[in-house]
Amino acid sequence: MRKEKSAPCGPDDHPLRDRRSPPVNGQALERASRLFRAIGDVARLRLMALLAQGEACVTELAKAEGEELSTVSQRLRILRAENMVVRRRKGKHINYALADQHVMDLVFNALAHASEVSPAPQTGLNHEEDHQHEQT
Amino acid sequence: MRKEKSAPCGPDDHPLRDRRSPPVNGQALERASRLFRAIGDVARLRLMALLAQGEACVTELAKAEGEELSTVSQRLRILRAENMVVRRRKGKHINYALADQHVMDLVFNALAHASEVSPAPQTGLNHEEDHQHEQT
DNA sequence: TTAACACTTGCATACTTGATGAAATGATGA
DNA sequence: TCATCATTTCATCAAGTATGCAAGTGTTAA
Repeated sequence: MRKEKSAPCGPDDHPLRDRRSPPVNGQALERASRLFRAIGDVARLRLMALLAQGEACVTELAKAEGEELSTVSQRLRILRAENMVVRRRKGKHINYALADQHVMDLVFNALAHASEVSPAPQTGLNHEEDHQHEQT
Repeated sequence: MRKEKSAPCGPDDHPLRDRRSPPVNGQALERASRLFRAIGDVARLRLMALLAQGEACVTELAKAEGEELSTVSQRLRILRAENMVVRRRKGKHINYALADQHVMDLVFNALAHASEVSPAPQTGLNHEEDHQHEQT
């Protein structure tokens, strides 16, 4: 890494604005990315969506998903590692639920957003430099 | 996959609530997870955070990150594939910027959230009340 | 047109993740 | 206590992802 290639781009060459801001709290970035990665898997996100409808035990979730128990357990473990879900024993069962309202909002928001956003997954990425000139 | 292991858990055994809700629009889930995965990488999220401070060209970003141009380019490509950033040619340069306010909010929210959330995995999750008796 | 610059893409390599079955652990009830 | 059920952990393999280098594309300026 690192590459001092004495870039010929002069200091006035491009719209350099304030690139002096610090690394935006690397710690927070790290955590945020971990969190996103946790729900960056459709199976895990679906699990979250399921839990958003109410808590449930692993067996239920596995059945609902049509997956192996261990598979679901692993997914829950990952979500739990990021504090996305909490578990609580209920007799023989262990019920899982979204950690808090904050997380719940995140899930709903994500789904809402995903439903809205222009449906161009890998198709039309052609809308390059067309719109927006309202750069503040 | 699939495992009909005739689970001995009777229908009254656990707090089965309304597990009849549909897969919550699988399409949206799919898209949302892709989106999250895109920013579920600290390097890419940092790039987003950088862009949140103002648009910049690849060279600038690469320099700011101390990374290879191609590496940054690839990351941007991934972000662009999910419509997280947009690019627009500016003479010799190609400036990148966050796609829209929506995305910007997402980034700030994530950072805010990540900064707040207690680092302790099972610390303040004591809200283990028993708010579950709403079987429809 | 050509030279130089800015960026992108293809490829090989190295690393990370995810699913799965089997074995281990924890709880409950007989 | 033991048997049984619910869930987790472990080892492993397959599949996916990231990165750097080098070659390729597109722009500007002379």
